[in-house]
Amino acid sequence: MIRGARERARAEVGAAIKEEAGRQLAAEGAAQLSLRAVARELGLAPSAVYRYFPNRDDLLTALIVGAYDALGAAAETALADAGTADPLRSWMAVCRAIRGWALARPHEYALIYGSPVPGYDAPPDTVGPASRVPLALVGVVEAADAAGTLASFPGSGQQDEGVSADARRLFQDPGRTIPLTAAVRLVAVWAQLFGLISFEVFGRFDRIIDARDDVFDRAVLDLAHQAGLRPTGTGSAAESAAGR
Amino acid sequence: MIRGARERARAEVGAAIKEEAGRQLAAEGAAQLSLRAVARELGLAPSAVYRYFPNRDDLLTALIVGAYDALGAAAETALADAGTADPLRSWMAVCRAIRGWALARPHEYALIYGSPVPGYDAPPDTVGPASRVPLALVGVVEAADAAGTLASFPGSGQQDEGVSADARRLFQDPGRTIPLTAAVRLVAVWAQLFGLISFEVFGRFDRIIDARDDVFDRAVLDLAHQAGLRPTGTGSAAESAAGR
DNA sequence: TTCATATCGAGACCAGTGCTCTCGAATGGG
DNA sequence: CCCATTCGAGAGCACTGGTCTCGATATGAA
Repeated sequence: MIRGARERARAEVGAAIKEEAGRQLAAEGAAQLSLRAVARELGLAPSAVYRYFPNRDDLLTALIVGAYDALGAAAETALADAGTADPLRSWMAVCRAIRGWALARPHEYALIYGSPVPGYDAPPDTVGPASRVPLALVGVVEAADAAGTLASFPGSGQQDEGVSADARRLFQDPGRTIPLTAAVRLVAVWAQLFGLISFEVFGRFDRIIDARDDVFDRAVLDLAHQAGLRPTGTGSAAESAAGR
Repeated sequence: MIRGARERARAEVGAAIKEEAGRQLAAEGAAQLSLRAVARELGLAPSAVYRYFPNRDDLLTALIVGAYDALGAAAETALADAGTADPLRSWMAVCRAIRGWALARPHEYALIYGSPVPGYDAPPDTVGPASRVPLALVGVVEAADAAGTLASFPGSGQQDEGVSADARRLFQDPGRTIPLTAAVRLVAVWAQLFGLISFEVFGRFDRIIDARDDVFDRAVLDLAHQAGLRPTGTGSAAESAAGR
């Protein structure tokens, strides 16, 4: 794979640029990310950076992909660690992992789940990494379905008509077992979950809610129900069963 | 009020600047909003704008306040139009009005509900206008409470401990009748509602969900339940009763 | 080993930004 | 009517993203 010293050097410098840009992103936010500042910090001429990233947006895209991957990895390891025995427990674990990652890296979170920069539509390279989180959630629902504990949604079959052809292909992919109806529900739940997290990360709960862990857990439990995950055990035992 | 021709002229130019800035915001987004471009469009020297807004952030704040007020007004008129007879109907009306406003003005929505610009924390003038939407939601819950149809939340009284002192003061204000427990629930519901809207406005449902109206209504109905609003009539009649 | 070629970084440069300062002119109140 | 206040213009500063050219350097082939 390694062709020669030149390619190695090139890869190293490219990585250093991305790394330094990541540092600045974490410290100051995406708006303050400046190619020139990155170059300055690395002892490079500003123009030299353009040998590695054709423009600022491309550098930003690299960071976006990195953030999606990091968040996706956090969700996936939480899912793996929780096992498949108790879907509700897995659900809580994944949601908490996502929230924890977001609170620890607010700027990276804002980069991927904040307002999209105008005129910027996600390049194809981002859709894979971006789907890792929703697919982790799908995994939980499929585990519940496999265990036969997934709730059915009577009378909402007609809603499946509203799913786009692309999504239908995605959800009815070989390997996927999630019922289409549950998938539609899950899309809405996914959005609501990130509403909770965004409000907290962006400071909308400041001076309003102190016990954010509790409020989050409570809401996420409701979301689990909305997604078709039934409480384990009886009634109020759900919360403790979910691993508090 | 009008002191003289000079003040009138000053107010007019100030309004023109804000208006032109609003145009540019709607067209291009907040990131592209340039003091110089505004000045250019108005035939002013760039420096002249600084007589009216000390810096770019202040101009942006004026736009933020305007957006909060416009969205708040939309929510309030929806609430007023729906009347207080049927809380669930009011709930749907308010949520739909918010969503409609957001979809029609994506850039203004992003300005107030997207990622906060780094190092910018909301000036005090924004908190009033910003509370209009949540207070409209509170109004719906209070109407349900007054009608005696608000669900109780058994066993979640301890969560009230997590409410900050500020919020407690706010919610237990004279004139407010919402039970503290319901208020806590509503805060989470509020966040989830804006998660739904943000995902749609920011294009996260593109190529996934086609029938967004239906998915939104379905989720908002679940949120109503989560907020303690009980379905009117029996079971599946709720949707039609909610005014589809 | 020698040499042509491809790659690299530096530096000058451009257009644009937010913002400050100064200066002349208009204006309106006493 | 006159003088102080207000206004807009314009120059200028420090910064940004991005382009271009030009030497230096390393690489692969002869």
